[in-house]
Amino acid sequence: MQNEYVVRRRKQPSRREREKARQRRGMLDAALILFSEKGYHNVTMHEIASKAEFAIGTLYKFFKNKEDLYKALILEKTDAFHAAIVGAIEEKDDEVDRLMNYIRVKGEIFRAHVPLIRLYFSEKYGESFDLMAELSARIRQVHEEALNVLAGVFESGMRKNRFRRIAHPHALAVALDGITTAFLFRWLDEPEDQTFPEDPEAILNILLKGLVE
Amino acid sequence: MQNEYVVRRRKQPSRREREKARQRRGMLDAALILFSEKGYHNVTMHEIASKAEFAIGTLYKFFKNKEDLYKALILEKTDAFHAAIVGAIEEKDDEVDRLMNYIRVKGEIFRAHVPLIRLYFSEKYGESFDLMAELSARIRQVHEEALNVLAGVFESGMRKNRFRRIAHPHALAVALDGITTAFLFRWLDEPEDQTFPEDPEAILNILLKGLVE
Amino acid sequence: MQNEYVVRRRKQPSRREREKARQRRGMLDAALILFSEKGYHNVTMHEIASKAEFAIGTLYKFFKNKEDLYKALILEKTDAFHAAIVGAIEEKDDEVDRLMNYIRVKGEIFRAHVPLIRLYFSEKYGESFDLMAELSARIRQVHEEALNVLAGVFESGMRKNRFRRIAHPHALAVALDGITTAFLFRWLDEPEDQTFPEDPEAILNILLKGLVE
Amino acid sequence: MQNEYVVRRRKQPSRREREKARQRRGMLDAALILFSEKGYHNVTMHEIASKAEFAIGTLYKFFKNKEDLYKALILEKTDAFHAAIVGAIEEKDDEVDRLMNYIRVKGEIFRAHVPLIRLYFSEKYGESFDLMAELSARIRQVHEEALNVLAGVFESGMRKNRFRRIAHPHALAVALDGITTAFLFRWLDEPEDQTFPEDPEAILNILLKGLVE
DNA sequence: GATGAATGAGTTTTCATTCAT
DNA sequence: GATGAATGAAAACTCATTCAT
Repeated sequence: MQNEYVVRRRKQPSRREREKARQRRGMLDAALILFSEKGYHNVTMHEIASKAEFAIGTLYKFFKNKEDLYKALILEKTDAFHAAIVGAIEEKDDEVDRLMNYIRVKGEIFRAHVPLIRLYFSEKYGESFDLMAELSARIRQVHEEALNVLAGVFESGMRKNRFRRIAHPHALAVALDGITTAFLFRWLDEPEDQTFPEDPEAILNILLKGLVE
Repeated sequence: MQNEYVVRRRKQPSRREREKARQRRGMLDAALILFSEKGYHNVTMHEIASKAEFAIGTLYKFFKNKEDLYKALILEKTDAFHAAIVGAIEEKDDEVDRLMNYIRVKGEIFRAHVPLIRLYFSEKYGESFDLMAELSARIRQVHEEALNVLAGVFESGMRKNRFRRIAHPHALAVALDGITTAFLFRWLDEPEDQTFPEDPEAILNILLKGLVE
Repeated sequence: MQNEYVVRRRKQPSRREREKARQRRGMLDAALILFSEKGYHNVTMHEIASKAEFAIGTLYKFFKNKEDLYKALILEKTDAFHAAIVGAIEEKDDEVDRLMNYIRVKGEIFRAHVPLIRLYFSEKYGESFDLMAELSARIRQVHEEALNVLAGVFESGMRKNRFRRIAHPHALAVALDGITTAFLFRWLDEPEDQTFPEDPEAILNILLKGLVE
Repeated sequence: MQNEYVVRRRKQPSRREREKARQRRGMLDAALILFSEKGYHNVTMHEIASKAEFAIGTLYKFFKNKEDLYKALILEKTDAFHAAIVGAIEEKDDEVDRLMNYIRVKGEIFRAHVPLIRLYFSEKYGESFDLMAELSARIRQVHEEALNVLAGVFESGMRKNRFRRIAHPHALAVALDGITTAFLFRWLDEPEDQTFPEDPEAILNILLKGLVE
């Protein structure tokens, strides 16, 4: 019963509900643009309401306060990105293809969402003040999950003796994550830098082929 | 004569000067603790003054405004860390030793200055609104310099045929930087995690020995 | 149609608008009392808000800052007084009646608005730092216009040979302005002084009848 | 005894005293320049001390606070101007000469001390807040004395039947004061205006010759 | 006696949030 | 249910004044 209800809701949200969702979207979109342009503390709730073309009171009907709005914004994207990345890995069968797909999709997301990525990382590494603790925790958790999936790829490769056991699979996941993030931030700072290897294979090779003769 | 005097002054700053420096230190230390606990925008100048046990007016004698204080805090350490890391690399002769020393010292700095590191990274990745543009620029510049020194090590190793030319030296520098940073943040989040290889050799090996059989 | 509508709006501002105007009035009135009691720099925005029985934020909704409030206060009255004085002159036909009406109305305004008059003159003569430059300019301009109208009366009297050409009409306007202002300030300092001629005729006579036998 | 002592002090102030007086002069001069450039409230005690090349503490040795310094500045000049004006009147014997000399000297003072004059008038007409009450009182008193001296001239002229008794002598004094002040402020606003009668005779004539045929 | 470092009360202004219409 | 006027707590910063050296 309960189940059926839920299913029906999924399939056919009432017009009221669709309208609500559309409004919420508009507010989050406005907020994202403003936050990423000016930073959380330099955006006022009035600005967001105004950009989204709603009254301030309406904004507060949807989000109980500024922090709540911010959290909703970050979490929504965090989850979407996580799903995309995990999806990218699982899409392929071959371990090397999986890693390459991970690198490729991570890069795409990065380039397509620069402002949000900045927000995300300043949150991830940055100020862990109480207010946002919950947010940081969720971000870490999602990140951890992605690392686990990645570690699974390395482990599977090792089991099949495709990869040498030069380190714990999880450590390798951390390493690959670090390498790709470093390259992507590098690109973010200097998009035209020629030494930056844009193709996934080149990046992956750094990890796959050892340096020492 | 004049010269001698100046030199002596360098060596032995007057008591007034030493006292001033001590006070400044106290203010910066108080600010660092508060900023890293609560984030730049959630700390008031009154709090800082109060924690440093000075009157608010005295704080403003030393730093012309909040931003100025923040910049002083970050830049001072940025430069010190940079010097330490470059020094660590140049201390050794052998290329592998140089890389290992880099990892080791970077780790030491990281662990010894956790609050500042958080602040540093939230600045590096975070909101780049105008106010902090100058600061971000300096941070990027110093980081770039460190990468160049690191790239030099890879290049020298390649010239001597100790390292294979699997990637551009600068790309390798970015990769090593990314790997170490990833491991260090990992440790920062979960200091007790056993899968994290704490010793420089283990980390370096990930880069040196290729994975694929 | 459109036109009619606009006209009707002029005549009948909406209740919202009337309420707004009433509030603004209350704030300006409170500010006037405080400014003239204690001087611009010795009144805080909190005091004004409090006296007007509004929250400080509401005060800032109406005036973007303290200076803006002050300017609004002075300019509003400056224009009203100017209109009243010019009107008083033009109300009569006979030149002597015009001058007498000028003196009479100027006196009435003065006595009815003592606090504002103090404020006005301290602005007119007082510190002309940049902030208030715009304000002073407008005050001078309005004053100049009134003098020109007054000069016109003298000129017309001269053309009809009612007045002797003992001085340039504009100089006479300045003189009459100076005499009335002097008498009014005198009255302002010592309202009960018997030697001060309160009636316009007596004042005007000083100018009209030469002293020397 | 007491008297002798005072006389001796007058004639031969000790070197210490002369030095003190010189210092005080320097402080008042610096303050005058700053106050008249920027207005009382826009000048800090540090600025004054700095311009006068003394330490802030030394400034406070001479004037117990900012207000005290301001008062000393205004009063000193007020008294000097008053003495000059009364002297100018009494210098001559003939009544008309006396009035003309009054106008001439008042004009000279005005033109030579424009910044201070602005300060003086904003004080005279302006904000009568408690702080400066004492100052305003003294200014009024001195002004009143000057008016009395002027009234004396008119009275004496009337007694000799040189002047017609068209108004109370004191009222005439107020009128002449008002006329000259009006002309001088006019000159202050527009120094090059041609209609402004700069010579004392022209101004006095306005009062002496009646307008009406 | 001179100095100027230290003080902290006091000011303007902003902006998240509420709630009557 | 939407609106946006009203609120007032809180923050950065200034500057007159003091007092230990």
